[in-house]
Amino acid sequence: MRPNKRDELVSKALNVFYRSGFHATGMDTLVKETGISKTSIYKHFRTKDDLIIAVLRLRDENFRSWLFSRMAALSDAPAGQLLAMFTALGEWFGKPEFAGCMFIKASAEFQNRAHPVYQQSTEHKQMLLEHFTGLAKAAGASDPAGLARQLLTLKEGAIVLAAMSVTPDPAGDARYTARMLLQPYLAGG
Amino acid sequence: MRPNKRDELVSKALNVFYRSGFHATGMDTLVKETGISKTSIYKHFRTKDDLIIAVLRLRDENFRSWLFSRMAALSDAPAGQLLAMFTALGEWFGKPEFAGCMFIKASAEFQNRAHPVYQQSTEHKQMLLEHFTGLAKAAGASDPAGLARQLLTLKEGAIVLAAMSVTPDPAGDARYTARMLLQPYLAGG
DNA sequence: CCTCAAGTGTACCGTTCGGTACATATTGGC
DNA sequence: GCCAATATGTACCGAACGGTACACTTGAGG
Repeated sequence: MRPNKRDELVSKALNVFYRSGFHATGMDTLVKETGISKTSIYKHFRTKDDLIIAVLRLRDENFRSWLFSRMAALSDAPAGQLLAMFTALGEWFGKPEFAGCMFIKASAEFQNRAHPVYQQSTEHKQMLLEHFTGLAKAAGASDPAGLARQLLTLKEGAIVLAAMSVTPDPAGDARYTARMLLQPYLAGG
Repeated sequence: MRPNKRDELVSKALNVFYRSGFHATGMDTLVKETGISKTSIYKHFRTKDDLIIAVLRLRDENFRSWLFSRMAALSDAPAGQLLAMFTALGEWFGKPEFAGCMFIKASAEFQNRAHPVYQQSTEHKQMLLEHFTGLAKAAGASDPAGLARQLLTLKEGAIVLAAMSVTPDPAGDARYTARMLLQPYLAGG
């Protein structure tokens, strides 16, 4: 059995970074929290930044596949899926491990636009946008790209308010607005 | 003349933290960028965190007064002011020094809910929410608090997308959605 | 059984971290 | 002109930073 120490490291590092932040988490902390020796870490990744990039790549895969499959599970129709996104978000916000969007936080800590961490963060949002645009097109929206951008805006806003504990039900509020946008395309409102 | 070194420090430190982040900015960097000696800094603030808190307090005052006065300048009617917020945001996004919302970034770096930086960040959003609620009430909205929450969601989402360079005109997109929400309360569309 | 890749623990590197000590300017009010 | 208050530069503290060196252990495959 080769449990692939590298994947184990990335997956465990993800949790630590997600909970404690990137700059605030030192390599020694990472060693202690993951139980993997520093020697091994640096055998797999040249620098801390490289590890962070691998972490974000994993997060991107995990989050997108979770969100999209959850949306698909909640509705068959494209417009219904878009609305269901906010139901899925509400489920996420309710989980005890919820701590905001990892990519918003990553881009907040690495603001330099030339930095790969920043770039990967915006690419993640870009990919969400494309998926939403596809669904909006399938739903017969008159301006699919525009509708997708508006829904993405609602999603990001809801995540921020949830992470900052500003309002009690950010997903519900966003869903309410989303319903207004989607009403023309929802079958049997 | 007593130019109040403390205020000068806080105002200059604000710019450095805003551009480079909190954890990523060391005290030595702060000394170099502000031109104020470390001895003086620690005569005014016991710890780095205390300085950050003062910075956020200043930012809160500056941003709120800027946004509210800009909204008021753009429209007399309450509903018009709420819509004008997104015009004001667009102006902000266009400024070269724009680098996202300082409070979103602060709460991303200080995730511990007991930490004063986190608390102050949510309080800032809370105060925005109250202002919006007041305007929504004045506009005659049927659910002022709900409308305020939805508009705040749009605002935060737009800021995130602007800071991450995901879409070309986040303020315009958010404004479009906001108009739908506000339409019943806007005089003469 | 031996090999060899992969992982470990520990000690260490130079640098930077947040923060302090202290002796020296600078400066407005009396 | 003198006194405080407030600034400064510099040297320093112990701890933590990202990263490396090296000798050692583990374990599956030929």
